[in-house]
Amino acid sequence: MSTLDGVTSISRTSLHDELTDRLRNMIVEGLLVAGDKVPERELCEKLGVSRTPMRESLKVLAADGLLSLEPGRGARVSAVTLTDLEEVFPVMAAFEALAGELACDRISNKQLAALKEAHKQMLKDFHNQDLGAYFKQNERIHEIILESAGNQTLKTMYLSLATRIRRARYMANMTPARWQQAVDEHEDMLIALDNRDGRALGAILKRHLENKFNSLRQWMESQ
Amino acid sequence: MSTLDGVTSISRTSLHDELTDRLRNMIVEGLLVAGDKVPERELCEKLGVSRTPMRESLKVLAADGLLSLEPGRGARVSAVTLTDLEEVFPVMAAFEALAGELACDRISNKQLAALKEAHKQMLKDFHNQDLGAYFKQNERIHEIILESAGNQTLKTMYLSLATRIRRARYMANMTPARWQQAVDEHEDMLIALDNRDGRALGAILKRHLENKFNSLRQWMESQ
DNA sequence: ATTCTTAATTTTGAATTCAAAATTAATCTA
DNA sequence: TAGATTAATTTTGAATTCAAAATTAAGAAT
Repeated sequence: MSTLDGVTSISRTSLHDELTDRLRNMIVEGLLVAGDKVPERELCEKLGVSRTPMRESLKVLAADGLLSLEPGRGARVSAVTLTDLEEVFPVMAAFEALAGELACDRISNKQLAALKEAHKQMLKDFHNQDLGAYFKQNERIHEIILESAGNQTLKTMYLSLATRIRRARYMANMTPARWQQAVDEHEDMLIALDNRDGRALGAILKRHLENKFNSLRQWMESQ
Repeated sequence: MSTLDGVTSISRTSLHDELTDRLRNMIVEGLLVAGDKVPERELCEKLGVSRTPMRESLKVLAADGLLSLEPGRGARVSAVTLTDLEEVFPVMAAFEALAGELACDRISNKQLAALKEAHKQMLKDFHNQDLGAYFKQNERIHEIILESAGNQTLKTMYLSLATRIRRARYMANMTPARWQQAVDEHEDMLIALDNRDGRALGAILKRHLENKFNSLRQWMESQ
């Protein structure tokens, strides 16, 4: 291994990237409310930038599906409808399945250890019925799997979709039964990973997401 | 059915969208060469727009992976490397598989008829050894399947990836053996569709793409 | 002649400006 | 006073402008 391995290029800040990230977060966190018009001038003032970079960012976020541009009348925060979720979840499930298959081939010992650690912690959070902490570990687990798949394209596209529906994903309260089921599914994941059974892991992840979606759908329809 | 069905909203032109499409086409068609810097000022003059909308488009295309932005030194057309293909193809294959599964559930008689027609035409092109015409029908078939899946999210993401690798996809000459194999695979697709066997169609489409990639990889490595 | 330094030029990123379109407010009419 | 009409204001889309950074060209030194 060369002594220069791990030397990454000097990261140059780019106002536009920074701005796009900030706006994306504002949408995900609900600071910009779905359905509302984007208050362009106000945002510019608040964030201390001019309209030029702001509008560049808006165009990018619109291409990503987070905003919709209405010619002549600005940008609007996309609402996440049940129909959207019905579209997005099958694609997410396909991503998860692929990530699982690839991860089984490629996961490093270090990554597997981290996964088991996160899993253990998640079980603890479950037993304490600490939903917030549980969610955090849960996200971490899926993140490690995605990372272990070692496919940047997959990762980017997955995260783009995940961002789009994140607002809805954590809206719903889980029923105790669903929560137990989710934990069981996570147990199965670890077994499949230990066996390096990509097919099985892919299937479990796909089913896991389908179940999550059904629980979410029930909740949304009851609203 | 209401008499107003099929009335689509008045499409308002947006310079930015039009421009983004134009640039995307220029990249796909090779008018903007991979690895080259994007001649911003020159493009503005040629296309008769100012730098503001041009730069908005460049940001969008960069977010889409067609360009890379180098802070302080403009945009560069992304090159399609073998490594890129190795990343992109598994994701494409997952998309194809999903499209196949969904299409089996949802394809309309009209769409199935169009598919069979395109298939028939493609066989004719194969027997005439007309590669150009064959490619066209081939693309049309995959387009119909994607459309029949009835999932806009899937369609958008698939097309985005397809665009990114299109430049490479049609670079390689097919061997006669590979061509015959591809035609056989297409026969299997139609059978699976007729049986409405989504699982089978998904698997065939996935394998189809994997084979295509292997043939492409061989060709690229020989260059 | 090749490399280093410095100056001129070009390109880039981002603010500002400007005209057109959309929205809101004000006025008028029935 | 409700609704239509017009005027004022704001917002939008896009060109222009401007300062900073990067590139190129020119000149000096070894």
